[in-house]
Amino acid sequence: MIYNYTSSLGLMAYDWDGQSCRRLWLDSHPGARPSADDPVGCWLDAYCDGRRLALPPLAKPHTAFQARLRKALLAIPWGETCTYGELARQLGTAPRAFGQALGANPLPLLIPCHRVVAANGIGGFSCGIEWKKALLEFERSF
DNA sequence: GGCTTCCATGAGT
DNA sequence: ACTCATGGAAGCC
Repeated sequence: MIYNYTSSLGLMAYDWDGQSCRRLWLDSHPGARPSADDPVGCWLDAYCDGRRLALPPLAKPHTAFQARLRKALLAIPWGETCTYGELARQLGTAPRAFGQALGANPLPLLIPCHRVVAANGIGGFSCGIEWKKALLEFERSF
């Protein structure tokens, strides 16, 4: 089931099936129902408050690589950033492949793909570069 | 030094 | 087969 979530940071939507969060979008989802009192909504409440809360259950990654990718991203602390190259080396992969895998992340924000920047510059963001800038600035303000 | 190609590289589609 | 949310090196002012 897909829910819309309105936050101080902007409109979001997520797919919560009652067991785990399968996807999260950084924009509103047409026709979705308003956010319920589920673990994802609670986590988003906390995040927008600057509070770190344990993650809600997330859908399993499809591949082993995505599992390692997720683990590496979750290791980046609030407000900190890493570069594509650093993490790619850490996972034994190529920077470009790493970047593309990030773009395919179905759970932005929950899995903090916005904390990865290019060696020179900010890099890209599939949900819109404005989101990435806003999120980084938001996290740094705490 | 700063700017512009150029290409190795690997995961996803 | 082709597409990338890169990085680093090489060439040129």
